Amino acid sequence: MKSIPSTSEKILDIAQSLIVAGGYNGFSYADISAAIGIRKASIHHHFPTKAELVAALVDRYRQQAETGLNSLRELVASPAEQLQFYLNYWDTCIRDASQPFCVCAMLAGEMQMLPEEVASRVRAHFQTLAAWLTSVLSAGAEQDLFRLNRRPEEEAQMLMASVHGAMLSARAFGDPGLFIAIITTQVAKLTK
Amino acid sequence: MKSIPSTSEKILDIAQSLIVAGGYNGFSYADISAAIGIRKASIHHHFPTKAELVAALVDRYRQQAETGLNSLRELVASPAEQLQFYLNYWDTCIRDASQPFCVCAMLAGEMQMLPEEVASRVRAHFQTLAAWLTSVLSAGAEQDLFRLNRRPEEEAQMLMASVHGAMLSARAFGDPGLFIAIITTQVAKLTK
DNA sequence: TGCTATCTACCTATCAGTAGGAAGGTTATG
DNA sequence: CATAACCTTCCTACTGATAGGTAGATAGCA
Repeated sequence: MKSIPSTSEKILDIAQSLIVAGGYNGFSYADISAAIGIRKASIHHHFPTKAELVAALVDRYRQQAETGLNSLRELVASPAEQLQFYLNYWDTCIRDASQPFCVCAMLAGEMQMLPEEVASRVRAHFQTLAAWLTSVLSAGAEQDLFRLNRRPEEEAQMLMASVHGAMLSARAFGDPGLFIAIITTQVAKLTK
Repeated sequence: MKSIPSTSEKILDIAQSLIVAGGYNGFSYADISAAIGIRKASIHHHFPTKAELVAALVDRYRQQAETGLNSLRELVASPAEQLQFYLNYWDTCIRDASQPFCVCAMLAGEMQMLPEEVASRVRAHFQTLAAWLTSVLSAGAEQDLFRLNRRPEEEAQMLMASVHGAMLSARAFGDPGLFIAIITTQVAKLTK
């Protein structure tokens, strides 16, 4: 079922884990080279510059995220469950350390010194995610599943901030369980 | 009143703004050198290694923060106002771009690749801040100013995550006003 | 034949860090 | 008080390592 990954995809996989660990300036072509056993120059064949590599990475990430969120809408009817699945996804990622941080949240912190082609894509991801959360929250409110104290857009912003902040806290304290602890508290206030 | 800053302090000032902009790997001795008009080697005189420089920076930051939070307790009696002053401080910093991000929150994101002497200090700051927020929240709850749905420690964790997450959002969207928008929504749920 | 992927070998710029010395101020000693 | 010794701060000049990136060749595949 799972096709063998191409070299380009392997490069992006490694780059993603390196960025999540140390940000844009926290990895080099040499790191990727060492990780997948290919020469530095060969990576430049696939991605001529570092900015292009990370831009491609964010594009892939955005597409995966969008696909995931949309399929969530089809697979799970209830907005409350959609939200829960989203949060469980991150909880699992953080717990098994497979992806303990959102790559776009990481890059957002470095926004001021990112190449423009990367920065614009990170901004776009935040827009997309905020829009998805907004639609889930307002659908849930209509079905009387959520109790919103503010406009859905505001609640969505707040929830998104909590999710990314909780990732930060979990990492700062070195405690994966802290993520869901924070988020559960947050969501409890939302749920009827 | 305000004494002229020593070279060491100027170095830390610049380093702090550079870290806030781009993280631990986002600045170099050459950057500091250019910014304050001193040779690279002279910076090594004050701070032999980069790790020591950043460790000293976090120490200074922690001390300033602790002093600020403690004096807040003396100057303002009400826990509700103490919390409001803390949040206003960050709102002002972000609005005038003087310090649009907490240096420890920035470093927390890079935790996995920080030198241990830096990482431990960042962890300590998070502990201190969480403890301060916990004490403010529980004092406020006793005085019937706050309505806490969870234990004070949990609410404090949640609030801290929201503050740092809101910083991230404000930066991602390039909208300084977003910080206080998110935080106000959050605090409204807390306040009676 | 041409295209794709990889290689070796190399480039220039920058990284953190060091060696050693010049200038000026402070302190200890006669 | 004079001066020698020392200390602090900054400098020029350098090091080895690594950064991102390039040139050009090779091998296999369509």
